[in-house]
Amino acid sequence: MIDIKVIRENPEKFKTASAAKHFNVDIDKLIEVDAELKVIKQKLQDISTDKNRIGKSIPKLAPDEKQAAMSQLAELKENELKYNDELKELQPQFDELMQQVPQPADDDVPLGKDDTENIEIRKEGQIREFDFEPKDHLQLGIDLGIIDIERGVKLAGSRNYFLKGDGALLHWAVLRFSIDLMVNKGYTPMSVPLLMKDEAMRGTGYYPGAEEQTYRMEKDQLNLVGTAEVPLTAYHMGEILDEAELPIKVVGLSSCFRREAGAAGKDTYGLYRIHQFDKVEQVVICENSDDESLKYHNEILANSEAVLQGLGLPYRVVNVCTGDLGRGQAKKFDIETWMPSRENYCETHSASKFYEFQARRMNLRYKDSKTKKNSFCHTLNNTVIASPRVLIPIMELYQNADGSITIPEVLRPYMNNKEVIKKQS
RNA sequence: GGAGAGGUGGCCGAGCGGCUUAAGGCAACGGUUUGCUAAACCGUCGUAGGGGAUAAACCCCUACCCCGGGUUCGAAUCCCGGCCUCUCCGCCA
Repeated sequence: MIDIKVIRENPEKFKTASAAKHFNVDIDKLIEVDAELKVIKQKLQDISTDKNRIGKSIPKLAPDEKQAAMSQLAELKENELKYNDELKELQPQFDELMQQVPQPADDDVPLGKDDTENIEIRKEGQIREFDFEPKDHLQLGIDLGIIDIERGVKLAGSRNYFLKGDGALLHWAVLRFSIDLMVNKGYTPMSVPLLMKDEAMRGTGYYPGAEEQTYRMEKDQLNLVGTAEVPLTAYHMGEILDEAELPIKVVGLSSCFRREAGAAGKDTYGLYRIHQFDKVEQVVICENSDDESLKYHNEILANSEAVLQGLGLPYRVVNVCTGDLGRGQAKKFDIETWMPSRENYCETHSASKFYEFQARRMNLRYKDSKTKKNSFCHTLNNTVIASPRVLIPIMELYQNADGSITIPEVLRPYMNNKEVIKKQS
């Protein structure tokens, strides 16, 4: 959410910013409603002042004076009722419009309409040349008996899967390796709840907007998370933190659930786009400073690169363009990892910077020692690893001519020091 | 799931229709005293919105005693609904 005062000062900025991000918000209407609301609230406040004054004097009044006071009060109440009705109509309008106003993108974010116009910043690692006909991850997985999509679909519907034997172990190894790496960098590991209240969904900016992408437990009014970003970022929702606690750096592992509504027929092959996966996520909550945000944005990007470098995977970093940014994101780096079967770099990580957008929505503040005031925190997050999507490049790039897969060295300690995944007898 | 108790400021805790501008204590901060520390004493000590003054400090108004409704001239206090916590019992990975 954006500070209404900032919008009042420069509505034009928010019009162009919204247009650039392809969010359709009626800023003019917002300004108009805001102005009306301000008048109504002022009137209501004046009425309260009068009511309080008269109410307090009543016990001290003579009976005849009391009569006059009462009739005066009745009149005030009538007015109050009228303005209250107007307030009840306008306030929800205002709230809804405010929820919609996007965070303007940073100046160094490229203008663009969608992910095709993201700008590559740099490439890292060598793309492997095969001297044999490589298999794709699914073929490898089926032949090795470590991926079973058929039965996943049989039991859970499309975009579901089982990982078996070394496939399951590889999946967990990747997650554990990533967690350990982050813990070594000083991030606090967190195990998190996966069912979130609407409040947390709104606070992180997923609602309104992502309802269609979310599995919902209607009976309990809870939502299955699509990412641990929600519980990790909203952890201190509504709190006032000590400045000394900042920055808060956490890493959490969660299963992630996504309906993938509107993606019918897209990426249906293999383990790329699935309804349920596991992800290690990093979140930073820091003080209200653009410099700090910038610093940690770079830090969380570097953390994820360290994971990919540890795994020996080639990737590139992309500056996500305005049209592909989420509502709350001021800037976003995607990391795309090379996937041989897709003959392309494909998104595996997403590092987002929000400034105070999320913190304002969830009322997450800290006591600022300089201003002595409560300030909204800044929040950032990035994928550390998402599996099984990352198993695609791992399996495909580490495959051998005989159909076996060499296990990346850093994962071996998590797999009983096994070096190669061979067909299981 | 059944029965009961309760949610008050950073924390503890009183208040149970107007004397509350939420007592008192603890913690914190500033000061006085002091060889240092400690103690004592004095003062400050919530959040948000609006208005005023200003270089700043500040002043005035409104709302907030878990949340939302209601009763009343007037609600922390009474009534209804919700959420949460605790205790006991039952069940259970």
